Amino acid sequence: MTIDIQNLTLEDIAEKAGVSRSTVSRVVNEHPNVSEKVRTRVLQVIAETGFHPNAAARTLASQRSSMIGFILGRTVSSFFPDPYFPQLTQGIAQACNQNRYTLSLFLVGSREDEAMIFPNVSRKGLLDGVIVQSGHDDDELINKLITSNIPIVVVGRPFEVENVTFLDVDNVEASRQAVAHLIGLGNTRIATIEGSANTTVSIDRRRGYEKALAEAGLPLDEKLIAAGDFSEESGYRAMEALLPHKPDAVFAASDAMAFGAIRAARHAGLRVPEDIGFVGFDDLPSARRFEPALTTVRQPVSEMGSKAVDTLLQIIHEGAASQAATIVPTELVVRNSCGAKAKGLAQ
Amino acid sequence: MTIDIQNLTLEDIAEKAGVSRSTVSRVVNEHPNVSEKVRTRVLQVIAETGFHPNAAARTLASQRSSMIGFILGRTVSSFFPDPYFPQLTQGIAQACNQNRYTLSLFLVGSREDEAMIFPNVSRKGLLDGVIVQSGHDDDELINKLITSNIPIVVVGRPFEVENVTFLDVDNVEASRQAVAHLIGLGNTRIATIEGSANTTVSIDRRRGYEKALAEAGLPLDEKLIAAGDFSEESGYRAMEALLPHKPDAVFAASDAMAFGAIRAARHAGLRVPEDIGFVGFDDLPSARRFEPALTTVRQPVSEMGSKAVDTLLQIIHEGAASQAATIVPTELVVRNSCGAKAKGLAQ
DNA sequence: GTGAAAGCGCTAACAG
DNA sequence: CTGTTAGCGCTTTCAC
Repeated sequence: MTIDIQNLTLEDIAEKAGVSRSTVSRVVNEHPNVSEKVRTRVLQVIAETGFHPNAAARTLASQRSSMIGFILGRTVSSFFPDPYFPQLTQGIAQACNQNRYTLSLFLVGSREDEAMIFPNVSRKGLLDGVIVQSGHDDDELINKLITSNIPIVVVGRPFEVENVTFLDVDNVEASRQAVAHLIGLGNTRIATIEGSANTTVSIDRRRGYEKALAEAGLPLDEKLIAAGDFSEESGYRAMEALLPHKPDAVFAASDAMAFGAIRAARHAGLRVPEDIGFVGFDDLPSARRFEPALTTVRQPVSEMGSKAVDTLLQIIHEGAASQAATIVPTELVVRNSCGAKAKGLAQ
Repeated sequence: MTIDIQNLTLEDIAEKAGVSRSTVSRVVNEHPNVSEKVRTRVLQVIAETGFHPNAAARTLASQRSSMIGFILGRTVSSFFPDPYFPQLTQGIAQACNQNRYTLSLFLVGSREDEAMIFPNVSRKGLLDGVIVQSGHDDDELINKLITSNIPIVVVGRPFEVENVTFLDVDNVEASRQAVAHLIGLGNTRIATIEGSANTTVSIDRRRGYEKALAEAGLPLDEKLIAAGDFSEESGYRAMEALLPHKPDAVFAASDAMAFGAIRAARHAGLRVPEDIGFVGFDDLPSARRFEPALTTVRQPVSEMGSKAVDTLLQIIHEGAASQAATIVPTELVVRNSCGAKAKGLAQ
């Protein structure tokens, strides 16, 4: 007897179990109003037949799909080699598994992609909600999504914070702490290499830098601030610009830029960390392996992902999140590049 | 006049355009049998109203969803820091965008995850097909999926090749080439560090190693073959085991293992590449930055992803792929760690 | 070329 | 606690 597993419907199960379709539906959806006797009988038939309800029909009738989307916007250039996005994705995926939600991934490459994808990620698609990674000025997409009325959570602080639930790491405090560490090591001419302009990430990290200097009573010298774009190359060039002003330490807004900057410092004949100390941001896998091992800021990326899912589900189920903004703390990982170990000052 | 964009249906559009629901459906689905006059009128109404058909209803009625799944199996440990998976995912996502398909991502963490997810990725879910990254012995999942009758493409050669359409890089040829390069540099005692046992990847890379030795008439010495698991740590330990046998070059089946092995060689007082040369596999972002820059094998990962999608769509639309197996070539990237540059033999 | 009508498989009032 | 009855919004024969 070959059962055609494909085409079993609620009705078939109902017949086999001698009950109505509604009852089977109730059992499947764990409604309370089913007698224990009937429930077990139905569950047995379901187990025997390997029945599983048709997702499309369920979605159509109930207006919810148990699917959420994760959108990496147009301005989020690359899904790699920076492991930030993979890690975030993994956190989101795991949380989806735990909550029995399915994850759809949208990597928006161009403006055309964005337009094409929009119907699928707005209220018309079959998603119950979306998580959006905020890039530079993706606020346009975010606003359109909000207008479409779909539950949404933004990862990374967007420029416009009105009516948006978002999560972000505490970039200001993370940077303040990193620079304070450099100050604690006795440095007084601390430079910084900034990330891409027009990103809230860069703005916040710059603010943390300024805050640390102010707290220590150190002057803010514009000559010690160089522009970058998070990339290794930009770190190298920024360092070249910084060198004439003789910084004794550098806080780079990304590990990649720190790598580039260290390369430039060495080309100029400086020893790291003896002559000049460095702190990065991200804790890339290679930061540990780098010579000297890079002191950097670690972000709880995977946790951010799962928190984003929890927050989104809260919005989906309860209409709103318990808090509009969630700011998660970071961790300064002290290694060798800052000079702490060399000076016997490691934590 | 505020139009409630949410609840527009085919019927509404039909009414506004003065035609029947079927006609609107035909227009939306680009059926040929619609007069030009009617078509433009309907399209105009659609544009004015911002209508977009409900995905669930469409899926239910037509039995296809324009969604495919990408499954990273239980034995595929981590989605990062190895950029292989992110890159593959990106390739798949881009191809999905191009073909107007939506991508669902399944990161299977445990056996429970696998069981839970199964209904969603088998014929019962709303996916039109799935791409599965083959891990060690995920063949169980793959076989279950095949039995469920859903179109499937496997990335990475599975152990059981019967009835499976798969894509893989040419691991044998890639390794053969890498080792042949080392031989060409004058080395005669070439060791290899293998990846995780019970993976077709490891088996194939080992075969390439043996093939290169055989072609050069070099003996196969079991003492020059060490076990690893692709990780940096395992590379370090494998190298320690290899050192007493005095290899003059090492082919590691992953860049991470090459990094570990080089670290071990240096701890033993050897200079790289002067005393001993290394070739890795993967071309991690840090391979270029490593000191010495790592000679390694680059795989067209992103292309694999898009090819996987093309192949899957072929199966979905035509019932079968034009070829059961697609093997894509790799590229040997010669840098400094192999000693080619030092010996003035760079390509 | 167009419309009418019958579902796709399920959920969710509403009775009872 | 259980069954009956409408739909959910779309596709797709089948007539005309």
